[in-house]
This record gives sequence, C-alpha cells and structure tokens, in this order.
Amino acid sequence: MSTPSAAQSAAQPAAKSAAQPARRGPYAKSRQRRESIVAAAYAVFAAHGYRGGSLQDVADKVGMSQTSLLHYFPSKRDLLLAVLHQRDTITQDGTPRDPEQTLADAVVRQARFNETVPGVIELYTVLCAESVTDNHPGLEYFTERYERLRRSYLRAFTALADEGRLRPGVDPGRAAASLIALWDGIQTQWLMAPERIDMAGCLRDYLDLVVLPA
Amino acid sequence: MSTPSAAQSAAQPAAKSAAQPARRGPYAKSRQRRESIVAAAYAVFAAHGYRGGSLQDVADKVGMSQTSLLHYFPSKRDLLLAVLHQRDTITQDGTPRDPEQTLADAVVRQARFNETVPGVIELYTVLCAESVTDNHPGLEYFTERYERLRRSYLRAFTALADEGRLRPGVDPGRAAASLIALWDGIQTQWLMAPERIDMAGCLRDYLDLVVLPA
DNA sequence: GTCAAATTCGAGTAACCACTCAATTTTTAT
DNA sequence: ATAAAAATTGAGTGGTTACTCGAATTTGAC
Repeated sequence: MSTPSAAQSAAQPAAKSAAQPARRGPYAKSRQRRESIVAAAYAVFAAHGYRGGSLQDVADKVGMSQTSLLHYFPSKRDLLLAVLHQRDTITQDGTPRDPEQTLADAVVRQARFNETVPGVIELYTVLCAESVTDNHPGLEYFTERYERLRRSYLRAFTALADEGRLRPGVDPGRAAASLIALWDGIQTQWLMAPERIDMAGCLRDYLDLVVLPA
Repeated sequence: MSTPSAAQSAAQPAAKSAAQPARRGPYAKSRQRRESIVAAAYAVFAAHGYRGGSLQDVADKVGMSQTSLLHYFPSKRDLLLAVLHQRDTITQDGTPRDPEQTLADAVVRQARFNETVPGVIELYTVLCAESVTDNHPGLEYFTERYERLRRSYLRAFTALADEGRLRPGVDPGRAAASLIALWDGIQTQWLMAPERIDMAGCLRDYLDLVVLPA
C-alpha cells in the first residue's frame, strides 16, 4: 500500500498515459521455448514420475540452464500443471464425442490412438496414482477429471438406457465408474506386458456386455 | 535364491567344530523390531510412495536412528521388498481360494476386507503405478503378481466355461485381465472419492455380467 | 541507435537423500 | 563373570533437490 506504483501490473496498451511499468510481453521465440520445456517435462515425468523427475533432468533435455527453466515455470508444480494440460490437448480429453460414433467405437478408437502416442499412458498412469500421495500438486486435476468423466459416461449410459439398449440390471452410474476403472487398469497391465494385453479388445468386450446392439 | 550368504540365518549349534565366525543369530527382540520397521515403512510408502518416502521418515516413526534401521534392512530397496511381502501376508495374496466359495463371492469378500485395512489400497495403488518408472525396485514384484493373477483367473473362467457358465462370447483370457484391471482401477477412484465409489458393487456387477448363474 | 524489458545463467542456499564408518552399548551363550 | 556377537548411534560422505539472487546478455518497440 505504501508503494502505489508497484500495484499497477495489468497492461492495457491504451492506458499508457501515466508513469506505468510498461510491460512488453514475451519475445518471439518464447512460445516455442515454453512448448519445448513442456515436451521435455512430459517425457521426464512419464519416465520417472513427478517426485522422481527433477528440474535438472528437464533442463538438460531442453539444453538450457535450470535457472532459465524457472523463468518460464516459476515452480515444479507449475510445470506439472502445464504438462497435465498438454496431455489433455494431445488426447483431446474433455472434447465432446462425435455424435456419429457409437460410445464403444469412440472408446476403442481413443484407446488405440493412445497406444500409438509415446509416453501418454506412462504419464497418465504414473502421475494419477502418484497424485493420491501426500501433498501432490496433481490431485485436484485427477479428481476433477474423474468426476467429469463419470458424469459424461453416466449421461451416455442413461441415454442408452432410455432407448432400452442397456442390458437389464446394469446400473448406469456403476457402469460409468467401471468403464473408467477398466480402462485405467488395463493400461497398467499393458505397460508391464504390452504384447500380452489387448486394451482395445478388453474395452470392446466390456461395452459389448453392457450395451445391447441397436 | 541367488543370495545364499544372506540366507544363512538358521543356527546350527552342532557345526561349531572348525574356526568358524561363530554366528549367534538375532537377539530376542530383533523379530519385533523388524516387524515394527516394516509396519512403519508400510505407512510411509503408502502415504508418500517409494521415492517420496525417506528412510528418515521411517526411522522417526519407529523411534530409532536411520543407521539402526539400515542394520536391519541394508538398503531402501530391501525395505520395499519386505513391505511388499508384508502386503501379501496381510491380504493373503497368492493364497488359493476356498473351493466352497464362488469366484464372485471370493472377489467381493476380498474387496470389502481390503477396504477396512488402513493403507493397503493406497500402498498397492501408489507402488504399482510407481513401479513402471525407471529403475524401480518394485517392478518385478508387480509384473509377476499380474502374471500369476491372470493365470489364476484364467483357470477359474476356463473352468466356468467348461460348465457352460460363462456368458457366450466372453473370452476367458481377456476376462481375467479385465477383472484385475477393473479391480485396480476402481481402487484408484475409491481413493479419491471413497463415499461415491462402490468397489464391491462394481466387481459384483462385472462378474454377474460375465458368469451365468448355476 | 537507444533503452528498458525479456531472457539467460553462474553461483549460491539450505535442506534432504541413501548410505558408510568407527565406536559404543547391550545382549547372551558359555 | 567373561567375551564375543548383536544392536545402536553420531558423525560424516558425496550427491541431489527445488529454488533464489544478482548480473550479464539479447531482443525489439520506438
């Protein structure tokens, strides 16, 4: 309060009348730089987890100093959140499903796609479980993701039930949680024995059991 | 198996003829001490993971110095393996199922039991996913556990199929992997929202879908 | 070209890590 | 009681951690 000049931080290019700090914004290559940092952090966290991966590992991978890295992401926590957001972008997590596609086709297609993207499944599996440990900055992301996903599949199963296409006796709410659980769990087994586990097949089997043909 | 030197713990009082080092074996309270260390490590790894939990944390919890702890478990890795073995003991993992019980009853019963044991599900979920990260000493334990469990459930589903009690179209191998996956995955969701997730209910639902009534 | 903001980094910090070593204290078989 | 093994520990070892600070360099709007 005693230093009113420092309190003015919002940059409005029109309002440069008074004695403003005159922020200039990031330089041209800044965006690419941030992206390459996130990509490196993505790989490091996928391979070692959040606690097991260090900022130095990430900086080395990008080819910059750890200090410069902290200029872009002021804490390891911020970097993790950027990586999780990047995962959403890659997998289009949270994007509504194409209404032309059946639920089963959409799930199977996504499962097959994820299999081809190096590191996505490692990153998701490792960080998700790690996030339930004490004081993990990823917990909120994963709890919210689960709630959103369960709501989404609940809606899908309820719609199918209304058409009479849900197998009698199946509870849409538990089926939603179960589908997500099956997907998560089969990914863990796939990571340990990729040639022995048919992720898409297991998901297809489950959905064929739960939803009746049109 | 491959470390016979460490396996020499059984005291043979008869073989003290030559110039032997005259091992005396552990003292009376040693066994309890080891058990309390494993219990503390169990809690620490469940709450923080393997990489996130430190030997100092464990030593503090037991009330001994970190150096003394290392007298009982010469490395953090050894401590982890002891904790994983302890988990098997608690959950009776690897113990054959009571033949009087149906598969579904056994699974549901075990799921309900695990829910009541503090830390088991945290420990399992956190360490299992962490074990797929680089150079994690738990990987072998979990891969072998998955192979053993899949074989076990494959046998159970195959037996049911022979009785004509497997729903037509269900593949016993994929069903075995799927049952384990569902179980693992539902535990993760339960950890994040225990009051919203019915683990036993989801497992029961799945088995009711897959196996037909007698 | 000027000049301030954006970017970069070397050098620290204080804390923590798993683990070692040498020495002391405690137990227990004799 | 004695003596030797088992148990315990304080003090270190070399390493890593996330993060800070101050200063130098690079950029780009004017």
